[in-house]
Amino acid sequence: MIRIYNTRTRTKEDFESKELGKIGMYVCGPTVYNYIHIGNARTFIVFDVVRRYLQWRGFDVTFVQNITDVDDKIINKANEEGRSAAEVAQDYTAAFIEDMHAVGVLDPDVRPKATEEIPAMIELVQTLIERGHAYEAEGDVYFAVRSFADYGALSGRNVDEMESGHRELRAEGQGLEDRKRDPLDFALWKAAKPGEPAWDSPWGQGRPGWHIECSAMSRKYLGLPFDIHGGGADLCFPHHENEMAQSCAAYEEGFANYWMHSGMLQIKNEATGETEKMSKSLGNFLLLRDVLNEVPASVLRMLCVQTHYRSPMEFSPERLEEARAALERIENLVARIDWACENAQDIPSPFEGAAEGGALAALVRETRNDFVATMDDDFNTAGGLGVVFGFVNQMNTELGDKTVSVSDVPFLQEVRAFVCELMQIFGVEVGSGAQAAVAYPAEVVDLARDLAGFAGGSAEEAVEALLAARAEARAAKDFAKADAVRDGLTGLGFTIEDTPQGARVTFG
RNA sequence: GGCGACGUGGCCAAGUGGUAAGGCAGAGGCCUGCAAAGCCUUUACCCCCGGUUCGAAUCCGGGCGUCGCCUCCA
Repeated sequence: MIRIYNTRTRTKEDFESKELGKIGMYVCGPTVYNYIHIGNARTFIVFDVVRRYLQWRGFDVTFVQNITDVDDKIINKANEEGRSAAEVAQDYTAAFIEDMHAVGVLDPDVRPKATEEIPAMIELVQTLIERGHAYEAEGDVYFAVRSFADYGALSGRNVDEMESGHRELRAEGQGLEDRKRDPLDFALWKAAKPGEPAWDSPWGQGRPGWHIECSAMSRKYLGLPFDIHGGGADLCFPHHENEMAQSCAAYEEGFANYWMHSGMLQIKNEATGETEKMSKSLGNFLLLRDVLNEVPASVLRMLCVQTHYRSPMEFSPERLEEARAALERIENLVARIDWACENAQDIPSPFEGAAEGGALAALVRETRNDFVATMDDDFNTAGGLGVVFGFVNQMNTELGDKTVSVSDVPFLQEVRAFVCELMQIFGVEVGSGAQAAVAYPAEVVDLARDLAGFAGGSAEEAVEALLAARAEARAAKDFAKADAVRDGLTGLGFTIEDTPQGARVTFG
């Protein structure tokens, strides 16, 4: 049984999908006025993992994520850059999709754009007006917050307390909206100013408000109610509260059954030395694409998965280094298995039958069960990773410096696939074999000529020759020469490890 | 000011009633010509003070601290 912490009830609940075996999931996408930062990326990675896990558990998941491609911020950006809002939105939409691919986030099943879903939004606004939950004012349409009794249920606040908060804002001269009947009311539809993107509507030319988009698109593509609605914790209020109010006020079916919110990413403020939320408005953000220039996607994902999704997560070079080192440990096991299989001998199995349906096979089974039990508990990725590490340790111990039998190879391949399978749920690619495709640098041929009397040939042959020369030198206790070969190879980007079965060289 | 969350070893981080997973870093050891990888050993008064309980990191109250939301924000 999967359990999910539901923001609406503030408890972990047993998860039951509306339709057996199927899950409808909606995660708020970006407003495309800039490249996304790593805080955005964390949220998208978190929900990517949720989705992958649910799929792995056998659910047929329909994943919908919108693109908000009409908004004040886009219009402002367009004015700054002296081009049209549509162009700005288009460019950053493409960049967003590029970034998502770069960090290994699976494409949603549907990626609706706000500007292409205007009719559904107009229909929803009209329904709200008809039902007395919204009103028009000079071309704007507002949602009447006090007409909806449950307003505040999601984010846990009540309208009267909020009203007093607004009074303070009003005293500061902020947030004043003359056309609103109540300061808490929010825009469903905004009358267009000259030069702004606009669509025809019963209330004249205008554009949709932010919140209405998600209400309209989620209903259109998932139906009501749907199972899971996700987003960053900072969207809980007002965005998600407003979505819920709109959809529940307009339709009887209800909205999202489970609300999930991911924790904010923290970053250290260099000036004050304190950690604070990273956000576009604070101007302390790091662009995902810049970070990805320095750090592999798998490391960034590893970092995300090491922290529970609801907790704040500190982002720093130290954290990244830890994630890198931890990932390396897993990769080393996979590489070690590959090496052991390649060098398998026609000998009796050193595992004494433990592999075939025995102790080792049981270990795999237990690990799988533990992993599922841990992850089922509100997507406890950090705990799940702990289970994986436990397995890695035991396999390392089992492997020891044994030479494996050819009869063990099928089982070891299974183990390898198992580790990759679990890491794949985190979206972390392990043992992809990509290094085999990497071209060796041509300099290695020169090196082989100098140190191994290599007559010429391919880079691969040069490496072979160097390893042979090194083995020979070591046998003759000519360690100076052996070290020269190793240092030469290391200098070119190779890594050499000596194993009981011989030297293993990797590159890149 | 209002609402909410969190506070676990040097760092990070699981764990919601039965005496503390795991990762990183450190120390010692094994292995190794050296190194790498791996293995073993090793560091916790679970923020403080009370309370409930046979028993609490886990529940309740108070305090201190950190963070988030209340305004665009993933």
